[in-house]
Amino acid sequence: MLLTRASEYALLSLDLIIKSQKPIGSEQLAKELHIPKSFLAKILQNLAKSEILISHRGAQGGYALNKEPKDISLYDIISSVEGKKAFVFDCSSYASSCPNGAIGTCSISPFLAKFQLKIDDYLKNLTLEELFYE
Amino acid sequence: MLLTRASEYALLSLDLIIKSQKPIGSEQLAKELHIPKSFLAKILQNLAKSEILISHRGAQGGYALNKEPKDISLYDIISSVEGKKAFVFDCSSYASSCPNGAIGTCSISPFLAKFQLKIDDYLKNLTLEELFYE
DNA sequence: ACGAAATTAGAGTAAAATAGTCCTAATTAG
DNA sequence: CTAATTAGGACTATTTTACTCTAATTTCGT
Repeated sequence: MLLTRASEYALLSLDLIIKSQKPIGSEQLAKELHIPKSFLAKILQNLAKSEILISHRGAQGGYALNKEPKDISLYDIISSVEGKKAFVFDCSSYASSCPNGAIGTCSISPFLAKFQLKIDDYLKNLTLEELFYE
Repeated sequence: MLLTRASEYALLSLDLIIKSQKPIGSEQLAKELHIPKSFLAKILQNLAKSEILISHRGAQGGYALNKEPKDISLYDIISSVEGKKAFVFDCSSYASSCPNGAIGTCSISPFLAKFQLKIDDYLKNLTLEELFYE
């Protein structure tokens, strides 16, 4: 699978955050979405670190959007919560056992690169605005 | 990651099989490609079951293509060796813990479906011929 | 200033998927 | 017959995913 539950939970949360006027806390989001709250908290932290969300600590705190939906791409969200971009196949993570010895030089490298580019393009050009208002 | 090593190994093997005139055994393929032979054997078995390869048992046996490269899509190969198609996000595998209760009905379902379709189309329209002779 | 409500940070754990191994049986060319 | 080769199934190790828990820090409201 290209995406994990972190991306699923992130997108579901962003949908609610967009529609809310004031910041929403991780606990409330977890409750409304039926998502484990400790896990969701981690995900929201990452989105805040990536400046997709802005966090407000303390009483009446919570998370709100830090940019307009049209300025947040799916690529940014996924990269943020997955900790890396969504790879078709991450040769570099197998560098030590690459059958070909050197990554990026085998017979399937061109295919992988083209395919990856297609996916990156798609995700970079798809914004939160289009996702939920279309 | 969308693909696993099974797909990597399958494609690397198919490249060699295409270029060979006679059947090649799993052991020879494993040796030439520097791939674990027991694991590769399993992968080739799947490709044979899917009628992408044809297997010849016994001495001088091995695997050969069962169709022309232009009639074998990447979609078929990947589905065969991964045991299922390459999913963006497989909601059905999380059916019991879908936050929304019913799969395919949440706010991100349309996105997932569109994205999946894009990937399926790409892989269905890409053949082995294009992969290695272009 | 205090206390409750929140996020932040980091370590730790459980379950699942991936990436293999190994052994035995069945088949077939020579 | 026999050596070479695929087929099948059970098994194991490693890695990734999907979480949890605890403690620290910040900040609103009174």
